[in-house]
Amino acid sequence: MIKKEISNFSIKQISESGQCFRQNPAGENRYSVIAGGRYVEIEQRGKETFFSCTEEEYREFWHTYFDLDRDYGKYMEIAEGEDDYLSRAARFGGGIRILNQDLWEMIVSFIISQQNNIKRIKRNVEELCLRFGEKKCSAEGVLYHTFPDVHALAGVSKEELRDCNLGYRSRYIYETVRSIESGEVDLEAIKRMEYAGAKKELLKLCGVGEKVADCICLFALHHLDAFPVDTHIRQVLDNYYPKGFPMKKYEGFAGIVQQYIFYYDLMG
DNA sequence: ATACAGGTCTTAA
DNA sequence: TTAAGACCTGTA
Repeated sequence: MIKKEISNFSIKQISESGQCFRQNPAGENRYSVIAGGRYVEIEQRGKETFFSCTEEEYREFWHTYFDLDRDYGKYMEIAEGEDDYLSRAARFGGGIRILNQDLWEMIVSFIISQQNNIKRIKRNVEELCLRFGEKKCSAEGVLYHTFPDVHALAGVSKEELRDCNLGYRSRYIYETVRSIESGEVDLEAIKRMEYAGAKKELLKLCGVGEKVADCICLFALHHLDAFPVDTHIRQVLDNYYPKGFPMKKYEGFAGIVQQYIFYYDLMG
């Protein structure tokens, strides 16, 4: 167990923002998070944040995963200095971070997310982990399953996938696994690409359209210019920015602004 | 009941 | 190139 003082960081807000489908409340201001084949519990009390891991694991993994090197204060300052709506949104979601999640996990998770609700998305993802992931035991003695890698899902039949209640998305995942296994789409190469190139490659995957590709670019590849437009964002843009959203003002961090708006619309 | 949930694919003009 | 329709399933 280690203790940190981190400003502009709220594990509760990150959990509720819906960018990661594998974390759950485990008590008051306490959350369990599974990522990168690891498990950690995080609790916040006042200005203090406690991580149930070693200093080494924090530095090696969770620090990057939660994007703790970045100064979100300066982004919030800009957002709050602009229009009224964005100012409120930034203040409301000031503890949000754009996570550095696993590319493959984000591809599958956001294919599942389409035309779906958070509750079922989480259940579907957990089902995949339970059936096809690797079983592990954390230092706290908690049993969990890792997210199955491409190879693990390559051995899964169409029928088995359909049994996970993914609906019509099971076909998308089946096809996507093949595209990657065959080498038609190269995930390691995508990691080295700029935003535009990475998005173009991701769009080759069955079940990945504009919105899902942007979510993957933002939450896995950390391309902060990605600005996923879903039904919520669409509605906010139409209601509050009828003359168009001033995207140019937020060059380099539009994705962070998107998350403030999304979270405010969802929870505010 | 029936519409809808962080869209995308397919088909037809 | 664009625009309807279809699509799984659970929940409100």
